[in-house]
Amino acid sequence: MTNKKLLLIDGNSLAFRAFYAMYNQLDRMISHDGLHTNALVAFNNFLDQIVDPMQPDLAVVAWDAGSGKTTFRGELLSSYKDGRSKTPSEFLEQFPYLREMVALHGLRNYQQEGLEADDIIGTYSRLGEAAGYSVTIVTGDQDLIQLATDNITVNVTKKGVTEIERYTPDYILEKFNLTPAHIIEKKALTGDTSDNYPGVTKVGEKTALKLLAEYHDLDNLYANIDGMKPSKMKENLMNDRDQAFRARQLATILTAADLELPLEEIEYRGVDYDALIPFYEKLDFKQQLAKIKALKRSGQIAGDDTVDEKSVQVVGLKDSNLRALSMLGDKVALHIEYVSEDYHAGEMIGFVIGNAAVGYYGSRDVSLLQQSELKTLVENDKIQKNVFNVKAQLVLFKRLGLKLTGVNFDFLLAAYLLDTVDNDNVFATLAQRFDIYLTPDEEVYGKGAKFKIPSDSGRVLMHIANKANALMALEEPTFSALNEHQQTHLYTDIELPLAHVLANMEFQGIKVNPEYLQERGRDLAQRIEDIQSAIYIEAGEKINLNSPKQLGVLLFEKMGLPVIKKTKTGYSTAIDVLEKLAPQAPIVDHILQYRQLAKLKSTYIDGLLSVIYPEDSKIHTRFLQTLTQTGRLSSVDPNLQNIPMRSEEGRLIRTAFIPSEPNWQIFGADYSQIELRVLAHVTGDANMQKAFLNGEDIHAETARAVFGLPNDAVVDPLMRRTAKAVNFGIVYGISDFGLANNLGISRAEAKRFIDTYFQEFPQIHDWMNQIKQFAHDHGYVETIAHRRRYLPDINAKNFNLRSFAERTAMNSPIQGSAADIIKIAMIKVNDALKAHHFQARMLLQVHDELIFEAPSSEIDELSEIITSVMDSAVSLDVPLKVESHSGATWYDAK
DNA sequence: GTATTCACG
DNA sequence: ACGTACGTGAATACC
Repeated sequence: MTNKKLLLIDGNSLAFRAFYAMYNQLDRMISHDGLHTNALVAFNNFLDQIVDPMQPDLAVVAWDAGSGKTTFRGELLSSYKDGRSKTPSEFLEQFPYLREMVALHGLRNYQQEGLEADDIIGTYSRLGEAAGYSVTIVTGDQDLIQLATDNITVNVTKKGVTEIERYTPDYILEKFNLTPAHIIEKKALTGDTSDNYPGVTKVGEKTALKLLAEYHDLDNLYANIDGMKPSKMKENLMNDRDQAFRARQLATILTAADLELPLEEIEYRGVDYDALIPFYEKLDFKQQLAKIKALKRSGQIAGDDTVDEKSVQVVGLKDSNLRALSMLGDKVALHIEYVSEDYHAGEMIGFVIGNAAVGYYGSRDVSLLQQSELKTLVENDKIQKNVFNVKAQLVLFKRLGLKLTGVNFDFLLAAYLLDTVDNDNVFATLAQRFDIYLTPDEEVYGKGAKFKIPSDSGRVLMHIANKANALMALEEPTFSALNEHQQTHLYTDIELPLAHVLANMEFQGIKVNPEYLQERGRDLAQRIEDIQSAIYIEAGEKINLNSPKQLGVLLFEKMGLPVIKKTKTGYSTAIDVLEKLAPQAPIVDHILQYRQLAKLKSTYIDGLLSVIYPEDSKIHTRFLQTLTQTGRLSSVDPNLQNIPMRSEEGRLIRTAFIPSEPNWQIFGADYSQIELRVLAHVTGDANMQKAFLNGEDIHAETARAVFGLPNDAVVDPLMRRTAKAVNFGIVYGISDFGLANNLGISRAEAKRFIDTYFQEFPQIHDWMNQIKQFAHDHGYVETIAHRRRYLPDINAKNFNLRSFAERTAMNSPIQGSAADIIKIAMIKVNDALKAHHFQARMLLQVHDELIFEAPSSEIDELSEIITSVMDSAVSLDVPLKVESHSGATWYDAK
């Protein structure tokens, strides 16, 4: 039998935690009435995630009455809680709404003159325990753990308000070696700085625990103090005796206060969703509103007419009724539903086509799409299609042997361009931006182990039809938002055509030689084993070499090597640390070798082998077009944008990537220093532009500038290397700290480099300041193609968050404009390949380079055309330079 | 699920 | 007083 549950919440301390947990969002979270809502948002999350699911029988949120001065503690000590900084007004203004929120979630608010929230909780907890309840306390204040018993658990927030540490008597014993009651004794000795009362001078946590281990409690300690051997501490204890006993009184939470409201009247009433709607509307809690609507729609809570959407009708398609589709007209929404993220291989479970005016038609059987009525519709570019994720749909149709054309509106692509920040690539969440609420896929299919396609086909089709219906409704507001952002060109002429190019590249795939990988894998396995044995001998024990934790113990504890860098959880064993330690112990170098080989084997040999399609020996990556914050692509399953290159050992992996036809070659073309050229262009810096216009070695030229060398001076390699690092730093949004770290020089030296750099390239300096100012004023920055990146933290009060946003403001236009350029180039290259009737195929993009396969006979002409298309893709104030290479494998195309 | 490490531009 | 270079993805360990 389970006990009845009593939930006691420390309102003040949790609200306080909530406010500071989202403090950096303070300026972002303001309702249309000008009310700050950060604490409200966090507190609501707490109620949602912790309280609502718990369904207690009784529940109360206790609040402090006044400042604490009117309590017995204020009487005991007039300076009680003095010295606390004034509560910010942005916090105070949220209090009334916090109480309202609590009430609407079905909990009692309770406060009482003369009592603090602690005392209310303390008293109810004992009343509840006596009445047989299982009691749960939630607070942000560790002092409350003194209340823990076998029937009373105290949950203290750890980070934010939804991460919690559970204190039971057992846990307290384990953690502090104290019983709950002794928490008070400890406090008596240490005092409490935040409540502004002293304990015993010079006694802190450690000393207090030691004293309690010996003397058990305060009474016993003072009873036996004469026997204590003389020390400064003994003196302090004697002098501060009264203070200690007063501190114990102050620290003791009342458990028998006279409460006006009897226990049985704090009944939990459950969440009042209907009343929460206007409340959330007032606070602009869009996510919460969407959630309620979704709950109502799915019948999990009672619905009413104001939120029920008109259900979409779907006509089930069969061979016999396909002719009805001719009624649809020239604009439809179209969606093939697929369930694995990997649309190259996963199952297609149905499709819907239609529009709001005529209706929606669908089937679970996607092979119907190959019937002539549907095929002509799909392949007719005069019939405009609205879709979600055109690249995925293009590939799915290709798998069915169909060529999807006429796509004009891709909601995913547009939503990504409008705002990259809150983009999870999920239709239901993105539609919410436009106040359209769809049932999330997860709700229909479940997720993880619970994933299941519903047996009710009608339900599946309805779900797809709702998406189609949303695609019709979203088109107009989405296009108008793109227009407002001046992003129509970016959408229509860059991203949408690029999606088609990428779909072809992915579908085409790149051929891999599995035997080569297997052979290298065997070689690596042997060498890894040898190094591992050598390391075990040197270490004198066997550990898991892949565990940074075990490695840390070995190197820094057993071997006593100096700790150079720490991580959040322990010692860092990262490569730069190990390189510094290598001269001190031969084992370190062996570990570095082990790491390199293990990485190659697991990620690149085994990893690539596992994603080769056996039927054609090809790898089909997916380029994510709507993920990065800057506009770059990324590549997954597998990532073909990080195949090793820098070490020869790793670079050999590229030998496995081969042409898919006999007598073909791999051909690569890359932009040289595209980001620095973009920098020279956008900043308009005359000196840097001149260097590029004159075809100079830019890093050498930078070295001459920052080291004050004459124009024709020879630059030694170290100077060039330093200048190169400075150039990188500039592109990343430089800081002296970062540069110093990278170059292993002092911060002051790094600062001198940066200062000189900015003197030599003054317009770069000006631009850095302007772009930061622009970001502060507008909350976003832009690329040359009006790609936008919002920077929510640009006005944050937190220095780190703000600094990060400022560096991002400087870097994103550079990295993003370079991404714009290569995207434009890809479209033009694709067109050029067609126009010249090349057999050559574009296969991969790696940020500043394009990889192709082509007949050997085409290479010379291809090289000429592709480099010229790429270097003229856009017209900047500096030239773009493209280099190209070809060879029998990707490795040889260097 | 989070943290660490390391591969790329 | 704070404490960082920009953008990614995959493998592994560990809770």
